Amino acid sequence: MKNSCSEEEKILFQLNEIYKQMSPKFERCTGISQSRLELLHKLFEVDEISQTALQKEVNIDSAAVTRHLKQLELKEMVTRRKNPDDNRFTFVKLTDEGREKIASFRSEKEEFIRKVLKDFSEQEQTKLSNMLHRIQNNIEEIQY
Amino acid sequence: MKNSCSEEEKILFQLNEIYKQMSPKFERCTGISQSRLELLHKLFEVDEISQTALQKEVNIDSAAVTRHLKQLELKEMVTRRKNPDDNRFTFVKLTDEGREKIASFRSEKEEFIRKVLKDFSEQEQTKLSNMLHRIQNNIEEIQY
DNA sequence: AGTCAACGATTGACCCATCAAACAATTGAA
DNA sequence: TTCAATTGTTTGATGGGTCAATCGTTGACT
Repeated sequence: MKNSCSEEEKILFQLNEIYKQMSPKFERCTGISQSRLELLHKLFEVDEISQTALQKEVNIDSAAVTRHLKQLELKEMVTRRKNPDDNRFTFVKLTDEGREKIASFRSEKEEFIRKVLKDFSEQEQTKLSNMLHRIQNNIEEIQY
Repeated sequence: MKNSCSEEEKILFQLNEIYKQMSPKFERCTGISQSRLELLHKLFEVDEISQTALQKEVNIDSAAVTRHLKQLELKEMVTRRKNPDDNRFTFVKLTDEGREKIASFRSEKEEFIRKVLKDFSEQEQTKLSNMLHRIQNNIEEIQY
């Protein structure tokens, strides 16, 4: 075993810090929260989709999805309607204005991403991505 | 410019997912939240410390620090007293029971960390840590 | 001495996430 | 057919975080 895992500990700490520092800056730079933008991105790709399908894509709690969508509906970014074939489902769809607004969020986001990964070569990015992927797999294997 | 930054985007996405997946598992495995354990760790190292000093170490909002410490005080993990030389400051200190409990949290945490970084050689860990550090620096430079 | 600015801590309002419970609609089996 | 289980959505309670406003204390300046 290694020396009481100080290097390992540091990495976990860093991952945490990165999230904590990046997340609020992302919101300030792009003008929208990450979760909400993810929701909109999915909607952008698919025309119309049911809430649960959306929830599975974005991987946040269905209660949270409901609340986000209600707010987005108020802002007229999104419309919702029941599936006429099965009234349990509700379909969600971007409005035209919503679709337009996303484009601007998108460019803000891309600029933000570029800043975060400044000075990373493509090779480095691939290496990093692979390592992160391995970490994700390790986490999945952990039994709670 | 790269191809609409899909690889870069993926990395940001991964960092996010890792946090979202790791954080709740950490809590379930160790029995305590990351922030709270960080607070306790600092207290473990320093005997007695003022709240603002603690807040700066842990890098969460002072309002959150106050609320955590109040709860930890209720659970008798921690004691608080005013600095007699300057009543604005409050000093925080682990109780003896608190100190004991942390030991067990610690070993749970170390086991968790080991699982997350399973199959990472020391060399890989160093590489990863360096890259994460560069990302942190990049984030710091971003103007909100 | 009196006043004002600065500072640490606290509180309230808000956002976002979770879980668990409730609800409505559908399905399927006795 | 009826009733129980399942499914998608919603709501309420709770926990964690932020910011802004407030309070009490201190220190410095006149």
